[in-house]
Amino acid sequence: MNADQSLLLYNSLSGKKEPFIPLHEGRVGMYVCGPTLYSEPHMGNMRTFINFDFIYRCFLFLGYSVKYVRNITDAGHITNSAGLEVDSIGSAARLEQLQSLEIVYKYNVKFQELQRLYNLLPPNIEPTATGHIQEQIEVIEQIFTNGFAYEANGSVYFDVKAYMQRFPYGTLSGRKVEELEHETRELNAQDEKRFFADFALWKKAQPDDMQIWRSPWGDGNPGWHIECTAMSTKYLGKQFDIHGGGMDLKFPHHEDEIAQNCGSFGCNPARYWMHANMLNVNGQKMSKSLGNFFLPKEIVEGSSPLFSKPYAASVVRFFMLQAHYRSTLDITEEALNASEKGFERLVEATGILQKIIPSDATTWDLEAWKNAAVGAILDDFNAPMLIAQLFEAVRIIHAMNIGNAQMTSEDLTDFTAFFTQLLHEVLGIEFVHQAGNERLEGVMEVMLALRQQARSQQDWATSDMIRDGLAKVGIQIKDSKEGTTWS
RNA sequence: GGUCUCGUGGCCGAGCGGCUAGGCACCGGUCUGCAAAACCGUAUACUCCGGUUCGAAUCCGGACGAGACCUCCA
Repeated sequence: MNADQSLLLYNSLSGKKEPFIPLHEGRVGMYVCGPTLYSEPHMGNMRTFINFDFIYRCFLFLGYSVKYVRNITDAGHITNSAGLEVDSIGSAARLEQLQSLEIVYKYNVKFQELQRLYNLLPPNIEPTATGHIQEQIEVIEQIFTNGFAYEANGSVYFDVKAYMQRFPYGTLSGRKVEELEHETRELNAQDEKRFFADFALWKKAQPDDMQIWRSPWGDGNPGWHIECTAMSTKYLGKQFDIHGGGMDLKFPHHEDEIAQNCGSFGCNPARYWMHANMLNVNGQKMSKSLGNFFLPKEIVEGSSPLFSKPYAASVVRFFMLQAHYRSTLDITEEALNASEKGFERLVEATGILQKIIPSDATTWDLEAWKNAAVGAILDDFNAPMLIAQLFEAVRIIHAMNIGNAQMTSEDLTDFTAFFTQLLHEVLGIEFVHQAGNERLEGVMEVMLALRQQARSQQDWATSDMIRDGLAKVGIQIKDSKEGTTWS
């Protein structure tokens, strides 16, 4: 890798690509907002996790020692559309007739399955909100001590007005409090907040809450944003390198996290904030409330009404990485099919690569290609550009295969290792080999033998009947010089 | 309504001052009994109108269109 190439990443705080300078040389501390376990994550959620998984893999590839923390929200005080605090996990539990612990456990298991399905590397730590109630209480106490919180009727709120005397509020999302006030609905009469922009740090227990914890302010639940502050501090420190999450968390979640961190420890928790863009369906953000979502499992099983057939998880992952993490991505069957075809070419080329015979000279600029690939990674984790380089490699593999290009044994080994590393380790693309069905294999062997016999006798009627008949049930015959295969 | 982002060829999607992104589809070729598959190759583009510049998809201004956030959301 070139020493003069440095990693650039887009920092949401500045709105610019900046050189990445870690707090501690060679190390990266990264915190990413994970799932809320009140339902199964949908494909849009998965896109964000896939993108940050790719970023994590890039850091590892570049030789950084990474501490990757992704939280699991299993305690649920968030605000619903009516502006009232609602225990969303409790609501889901009632809906499914399960206790909250059961529901959290159930979706946690599902989420772990999805991680394996989509080949997400496990983070170093996956802390849960319920496992860190004490830490959250301690952060709230610190905010209290610093004068940025107040208690009202058993709940605790962050005092944005007091905070704004010492720190700017709204720097990440570019919002001005005066403007926000204009746009926000009136404080309603029962509201305990002193100021519209104040947000809950601790919420007094409601009669129907299923999860309740003790605190100095009475029984209740932690506020939505406080778990990230408490857990990121515990595992990465008061300030660390990167904080990531979906674009839609920018405001208010991440903005309030910054306020909490400044309010308790006097600094922004992260030096670089990274936001992954949304997955769109028909040009619109995939979301629960719009109902235009499907589950990561449905697309693999082919049970989503949006698609006429199943797609392998590795194909879906590949499709997602063909778009940059900061762009919205529209998922359609046509686009997915295009990716699937390209994916198959990549798989084929990998197979051919194993059979290439080295020459005594190399007719290709291997170093330039490697630099271009690394350059794509260094330029704000540009996965689509990296994939384009992979296809450039595919072109060379075929050229070598038909004798139009050569590589020495040494270069071929180097090339193969690098190509494989980019594909499997960096992009995280695995080729799933369909579990063979022995009986079908046997039948196909007979069919192909029959067809071959007919062909050798120039009995085209019979050979075409076999070929076309199989095509009707979705089996494609592929003739080549090496013989006939099917899929 | 406010803030912000974006409009690239048939589709998806990079690039973001001069150099073919890439994938899929299309078309031509090689191969084939004919096909398919595979491989090789050609073509097609930057929403519109102004401006800056020797030069703009790329910078600036405006129009139109789309989306996100402002309320739970990855």
